[in-house]
Amino acid sequence: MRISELSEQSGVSIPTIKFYLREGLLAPGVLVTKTQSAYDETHLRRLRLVRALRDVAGLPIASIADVMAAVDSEAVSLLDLLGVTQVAVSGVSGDTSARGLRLAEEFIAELGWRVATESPLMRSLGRLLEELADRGIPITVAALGPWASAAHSVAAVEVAGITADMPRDQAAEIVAMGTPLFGELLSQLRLAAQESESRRRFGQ
Amino acid sequence: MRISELSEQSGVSIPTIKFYLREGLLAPGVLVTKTQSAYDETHLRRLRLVRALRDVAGLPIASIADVMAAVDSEAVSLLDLLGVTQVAVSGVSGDTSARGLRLAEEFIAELGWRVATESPLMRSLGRLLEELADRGIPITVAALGPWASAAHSVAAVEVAGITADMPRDQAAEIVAMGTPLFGELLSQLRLAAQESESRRRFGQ
DNA sequence: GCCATTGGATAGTGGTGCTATCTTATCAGC
DNA sequence: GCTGATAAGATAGCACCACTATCCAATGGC
Repeated sequence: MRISELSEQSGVSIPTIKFYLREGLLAPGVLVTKTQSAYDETHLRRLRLVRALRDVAGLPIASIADVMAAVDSEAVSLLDLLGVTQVAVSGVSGDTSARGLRLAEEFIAELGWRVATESPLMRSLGRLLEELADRGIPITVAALGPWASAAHSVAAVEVAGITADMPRDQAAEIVAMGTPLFGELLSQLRLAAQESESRRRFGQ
Repeated sequence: MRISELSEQSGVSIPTIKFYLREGLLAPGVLVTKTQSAYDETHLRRLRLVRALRDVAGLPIASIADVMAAVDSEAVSLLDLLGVTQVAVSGVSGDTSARGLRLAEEFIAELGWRVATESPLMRSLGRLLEELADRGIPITVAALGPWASAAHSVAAVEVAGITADMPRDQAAEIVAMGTPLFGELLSQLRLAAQESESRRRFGQ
């Protein structure tokens, strides 16, 4: 299919597709002649994935590019892909204080979870815990028990959805798409439950 | 205290404080003379809240302004404040198709939750469910059981933290701060649990 | 033969979150 | 009282991001 058709099918304008090609979010089509490339279903799928990550999860283009590169590289294990995706989602940047990092470690240890100390996740979790502590919000494992077990049961379901015998590219796409999109879903459900509970308590 | 002191204590630069004053995120100090205003602890607290909402939750300035206006207005009930805050967090915009809205309604009804049909939340949930459906992800209440019950238990804990007998401004600040910040926390915990589970399954 | 379309390159745009500068007024120390 | 630092208030500018527009040479398809 030509670029105009790809644009129609995906609902993404031609200039935007060209932009995504430049940014490496989308692989170039097969150059048939000097002025025409052929695109296929994979391009269409990729384009839809990119739009979902942008519109729904709100990821910046650069982060999407990182994730897409990891999805496309056979050399990247699923575990590493998950790491790349998590960095994109949590938007970790800057540095975390030693105090925050220690807080995060204690936390994860007390929960009995296995997360690498050097994982970027520990840094963003540390930063968050510290910020909450600074704002005078009591953060203890005991208080967060419901959060933690909720997060864990959700994660277990998600991970169970990926089996070792499925093709890598399929599993990769599920990880890249599921991590941000299910994150949004969980967050939305929490807000809905919040409103429902509030209405039950304070509502008219 | 003078603006320079407020800047030092909060770690926010003077030009940025002036910018926040212009945007209505921060109430003006008491004008002592034509070229000097007095700021107090409430300004410092507010400034820290604004920074937390921006740096940790990533809310845009305009959304923070909406939430702050609701916090400051005695005429806004806690339930309405929660609504305003949820709109800010979920970043609802644009329109949801009738199909998405119907999906969301069926969902909430099947869960036995009480959420107003016209709530902006239903629109953003609808948009999300539709996007996931379009991407070929099977979304049924049965499949989302763990998500929903996790979200519900978390929300119940949160709502329980607000009692009707606490001063309104205190409760308001907890709602405005807790909704986005605990959202981040839950999302981080999910990622950590995800990594922990993956490591258990696929890890070395 | 002719004109819409394409790939490829470069430049411009609109929104957001600050940041810099300028003016006028006042304060604090000498 | 004089002087240099500081303040309020207003306006302009800047950096980044995600596109969007324009241009060009080279086809493609009637």
